[in-house]
Amino acid sequence: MNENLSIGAASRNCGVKVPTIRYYEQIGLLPAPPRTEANRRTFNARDLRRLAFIRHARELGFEIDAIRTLLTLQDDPHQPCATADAIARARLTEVQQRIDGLTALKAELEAMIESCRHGEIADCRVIEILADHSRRSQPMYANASLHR
Amino acid sequence: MNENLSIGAASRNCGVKVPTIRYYEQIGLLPAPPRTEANRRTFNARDLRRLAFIRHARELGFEIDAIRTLLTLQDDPHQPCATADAIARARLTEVQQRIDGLTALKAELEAMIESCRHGEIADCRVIEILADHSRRSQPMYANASLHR
DNA sequence: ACTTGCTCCTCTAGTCGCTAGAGGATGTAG
DNA sequence: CTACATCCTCTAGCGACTAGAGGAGCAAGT
Repeated sequence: MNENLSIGAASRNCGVKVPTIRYYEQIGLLPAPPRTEANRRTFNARDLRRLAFIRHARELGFEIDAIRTLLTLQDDPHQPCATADAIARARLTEVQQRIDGLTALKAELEAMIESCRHGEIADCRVIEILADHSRRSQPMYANASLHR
Repeated sequence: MNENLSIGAASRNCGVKVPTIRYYEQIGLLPAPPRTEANRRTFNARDLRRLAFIRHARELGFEIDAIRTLLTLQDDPHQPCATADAIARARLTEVQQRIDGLTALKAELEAMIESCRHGEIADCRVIEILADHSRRSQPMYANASLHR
C-alpha cells in the first residue's frame, strides 16, 4: 500500500532524516533501494520497517555495530537468540551505569546551583566547586560511562 | 613546590591524559606553557589547577565552550555570577532529560530481556520489540537529549 | 661509554554518527 | 511557464578526543 515512497516521504514516515537515510545506505545498514528512471530512490514497506527498527534501536542507545548484528540476526531467524539477548543485556548494564553517573552529577549540579549566592564571581559557588576538586587525582566517575 | 612539571607528571597529577592536555593547549583552553631548552612543556601549579578545573567540568558534562566561558569568568572575578549560574542550570536541565530518557529506555530493555524465550530468533522479543515500534512516527525521546 | 626503554616532540589522520553546504537535475502546483 | 520544493552526488565539518608515524632526549643500569 505505502510502497515506492520517495526518500522524503520515507523520512516523514519513519522519523529518520533524509541525509541520515542516505548515510545508512552508504554504510550498508540499509540495502541500496531501487531507483526510478530519474535516479531517485524508492523505498518499500520493508525498507521502512528496517529504518524504524534502526531508529528505535538508536533511540535506545544501541551503537550502529550492535544494530548491524541485530539486523543480521533478524534476516536469519533460525538461530538461537542468545546473541540478541546478550546485546540487550550489555546495553542494560551500560544504561544503568549511565543513570547512576547522571544521578550523581545531578546532585552535584543541584548543590552548585543551590549554593550560588548570585553575587560576584569571586563568591560564586559554581566556579568554586568546580575549582575545589583540583586536589582529587582519581576520577569520581569513569569518563567512558558519562560521555558519548 | 610542585612547579615546572613535565607533561607526563602534570597528566598524572590532574588526571588528564597527555594528548588531551596538548589538545587543550591547541584549542586555546589552556595557555601555552613555557618550554625547557629541549622544547619540553613545563607546567606550574596554576596550570594544574586550571586542568583540574577543566577535567571536573568535563566530568560534569560541560561542553568545552561552556568551560571556556567559565574560565573567562574565573579570570575576571568582579562580574555577577549569573552567567555561571545559567550554564549550570542549563546543564541540570539536560541531565534531568537524559535521566528520564534513560529510565524509560531501561524499562524497555528489561521488558525485552524478560520476555525473551531463549529460543530461536523467530520468537525473540528483543528484535520483535525493536521492530514493533515501526508504526510510531513521532520520536518518544528527543534524539539530542539521548545521544552525545 | 653504551644500551635499553621510557618520555617527549610534531604532525597527520582516524573515530562516531551524523550534518551542512555546493552545485546541479527533476518533479509538482498555481 | 515559472516558482519552488525535492532529489541527486560529493566533499567537508562537527565535538572531543585518540592513535600512530617518525624522530629527539633523558635517566638508569651494566
